[in-house]
Amino acid sequence: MPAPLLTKPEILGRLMNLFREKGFDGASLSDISESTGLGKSSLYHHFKNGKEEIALQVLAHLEEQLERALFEPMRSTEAPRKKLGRMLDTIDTFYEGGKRACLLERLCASVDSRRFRRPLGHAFNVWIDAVEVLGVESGLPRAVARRRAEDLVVRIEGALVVCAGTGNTSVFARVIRDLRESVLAPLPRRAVRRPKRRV
Amino acid sequence: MPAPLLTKPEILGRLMNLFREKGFDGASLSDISESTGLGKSSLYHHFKNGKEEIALQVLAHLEEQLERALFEPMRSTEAPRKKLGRMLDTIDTFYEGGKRACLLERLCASVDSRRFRRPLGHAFNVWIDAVEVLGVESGLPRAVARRRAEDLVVRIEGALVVCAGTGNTSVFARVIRDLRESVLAPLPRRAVRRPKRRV
DNA sequence: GTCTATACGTGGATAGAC
DNA sequence: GTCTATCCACGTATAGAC
Repeated sequence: MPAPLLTKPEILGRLMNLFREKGFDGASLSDISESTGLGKSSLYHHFKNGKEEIALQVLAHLEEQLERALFEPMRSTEAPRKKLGRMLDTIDTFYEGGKRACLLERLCASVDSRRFRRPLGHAFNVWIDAVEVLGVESGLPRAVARRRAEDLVVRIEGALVVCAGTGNTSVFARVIRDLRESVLAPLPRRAVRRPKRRV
Repeated sequence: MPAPLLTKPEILGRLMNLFREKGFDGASLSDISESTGLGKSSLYHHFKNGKEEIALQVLAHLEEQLERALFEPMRSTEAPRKKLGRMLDTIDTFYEGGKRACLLERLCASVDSRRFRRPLGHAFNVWIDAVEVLGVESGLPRAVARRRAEDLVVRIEGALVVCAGTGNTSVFARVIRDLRESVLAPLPRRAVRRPKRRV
């Protein structure tokens, strides 16, 4: 029983929740119709290219949300560690402590994720970039900051998968906790890594 | 054009590849029929409960494979670090350097993953357990070994997601490389961690 | 812009012959 | 045990009235 009239952002917000819950393949047009209160034909009025365009717009909507809620606060003048903590809080809330899925991951797992590869890649990269900036701000070499930023995203996505698979959200909680320390930790004293020979 | 007669393990192997590629929802009975060379009716002869039972048997098949290829070698008398390296080599090969997906993750992402939660949770846990044992063998406190074992699985799953999303497999390669060092690294000198107060 | 009605394919699953 | 033929529900998408 959806509200009679929803704004575009409201519609996209509901659809994001739907896709996070059911995935792209799992969310049928009937589901989409129900969760937005729009008839199927109306959907094709708003999204001329059907389901694929819906997903693309939801993805764009997510990026806007991320920009406002996650990245923009990172450009304040606060201490990097403080900003990292804020980001992790937001992430923890967004995923409800590991109970809810990631839209990006759900789209990656859709039947032909290649259709979404470009926007998906972009979304992952802006996220990684934002964390990398924090690392550089706090004095880490760019390469190290990059590595750790990738690691943050990798660990969060991985924790969500493991939590979904085991039903045990404590893994997610611990990952979030660890990241607060590890992402911006200063380099150990004499840890000038010798580059390993490749095989 | 599949071979005329396949053994059960061969069938399950092909189906595992299929599910890894297309996911549970994305693999139709027609796909399943084609990749095994069995007509739909024959499938129901082998798997009386249909698609769901197929997935369950494929999962069981995976666990057998893991036992032989991954866990059993861990029970040798070699040095733990050597065994860890062997496990990571096997994993790297299994995922083809990040290019191929994880069956567990694909099933987690299926429409109602709850049907598979029990076997999925089991599969994740036996994997984590095996790594934990290595940690304990190499002298780590059990809690630390457990944490790091979870971390290994989390990072691998996360790296696969990020690689699938970005198309950049270097993240997977780096994660594997890091894990060789980090999982069994000795605890730092005076790093007797004070337990953090919970909020 | 929204609806009702419908088209058309394909999904999973079965019947029953061989 | 495998096949051909078929069932029905539901998938996405469209037509056309209002």
